[in-house]
Amino acid sequence: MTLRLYDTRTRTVGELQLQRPGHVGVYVCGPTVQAAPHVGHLRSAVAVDVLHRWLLATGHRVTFVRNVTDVDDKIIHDAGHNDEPYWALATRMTNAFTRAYDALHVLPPTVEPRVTGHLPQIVVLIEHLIDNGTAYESGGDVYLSVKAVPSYGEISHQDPTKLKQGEADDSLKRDPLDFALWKAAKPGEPQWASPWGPGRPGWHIECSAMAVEYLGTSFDIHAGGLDLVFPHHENENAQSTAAGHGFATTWVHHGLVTAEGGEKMSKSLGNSVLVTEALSTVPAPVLRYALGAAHYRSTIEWSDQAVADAAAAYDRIATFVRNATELTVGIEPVEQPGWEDFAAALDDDLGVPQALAVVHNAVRRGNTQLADRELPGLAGTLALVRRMLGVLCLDPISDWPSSGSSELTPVVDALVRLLVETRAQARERKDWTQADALRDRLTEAGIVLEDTAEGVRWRLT
RNA sequence: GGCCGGGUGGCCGAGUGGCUUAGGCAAGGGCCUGCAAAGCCCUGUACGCGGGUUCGAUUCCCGCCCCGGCCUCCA
Repeated sequence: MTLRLYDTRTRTVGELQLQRPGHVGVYVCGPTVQAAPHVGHLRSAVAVDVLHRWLLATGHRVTFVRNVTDVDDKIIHDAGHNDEPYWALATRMTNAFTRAYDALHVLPPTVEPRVTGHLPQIVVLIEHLIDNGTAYESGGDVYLSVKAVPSYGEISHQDPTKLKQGEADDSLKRDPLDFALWKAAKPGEPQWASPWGPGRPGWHIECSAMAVEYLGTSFDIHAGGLDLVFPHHENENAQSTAAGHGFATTWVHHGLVTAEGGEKMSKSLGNSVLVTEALSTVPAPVLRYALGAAHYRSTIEWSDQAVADAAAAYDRIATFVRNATELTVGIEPVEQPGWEDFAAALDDDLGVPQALAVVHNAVRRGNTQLADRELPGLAGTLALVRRMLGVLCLDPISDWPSSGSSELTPVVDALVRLLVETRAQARERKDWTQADALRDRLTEAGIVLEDTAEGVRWRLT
């Protein structure tokens, strides 16, 4: 079984075709580092992280490129507003994004190229496009001639003749559809030398240049948000095609996060939930679950209810893993079925919802084995569940080891144990009033007790 | 105006021309428990509306309504 993915260009799910067997080149459009990341940005990161991890889990070597757009109109504008150099704002926000990715344990990319570090590659690509007649210089700007690219529209399925011509009529363009590869410098703005005079790159050209730099002229997967399909990816594809590059074989786009009410979350709409805000109330693994449990192409509506649902589901899994781990130390596991179903679900266009259904079914089986003290089978189920969770980065032990009681200091642990022992003595003499009073006090303090055949287990709520 | 996605049981969320109509949460019943907690079992008979195709449609086709995305920066 091999991975099948939905390709935006063909609008079909098909087997992933690789340039080099066993090796996958992935380019993901990363953020424009203009403002602090919101949960929509993290959804993007989590969606492609699952792709990344599944490719690794199925034995591929992955070159994973996620760029940072660190110079553009908005960054320049906002930085100017704060009387701050654009590169200072870009660096601050790049760091904020990195912290957000790290908080959810998103695997780092193989390389994280920045626009400002790739001006030579960008200039060379533009020169090539001018030389072959598909781009032209005009008043210090350089534009791609969209008419020179017959396949224009193949990614977004837009008919160029029917596009609204939104951008203000730019007399420097030969055709309203043409878009800038290079923008002539304006006073006070960052600028780099070029054959066409000082200026800076247009938005789309950076990705074409950097993808080719690290992945070659033809590579396997180009990913990004649904909102990038047009014009960004259409234009990227057009430039690269014009340059004679094969560029991406498969175009993968993930869905967006909306605010409550269904409207897309974005900075410009002012309805963003920042990652730092979310993490102040939501445990990181729960956030990861909330953003990763839906299919990557579906819309996620962000709400307290969505978070609560994710917390309940994750806690159910985490509780099982914790309980099963306690009982199976040193037990030789008997392998349990389920991995094939899980793998089949992920191979089918990263069907995480179905994969999670397999996980939950395994958890239910494991809970039965746990109740029956069928320990070798339980150990096998635990191993299976943790293996599956590992792919999704949701294993409470190896991915999120700090959650649970282990983070408590030994002092607190000892105090709780003392109370638990006192209660146990009360229970032995059947002093239920005393025993329940102690349990109630602990519950009030945020500690839940569970009486099991093996003794008392406690955890934080 | 053009292109696209979606409307599934109380909520979230998969999926499918009939077959066993995922999974989670919530609800009701049962089991376990001194009582709880955790857990297990059972129950609910859903697919926006109107047509059509079909032996049979939630699933295919047509029309309509509603929600959302893109067409301008955006993950």
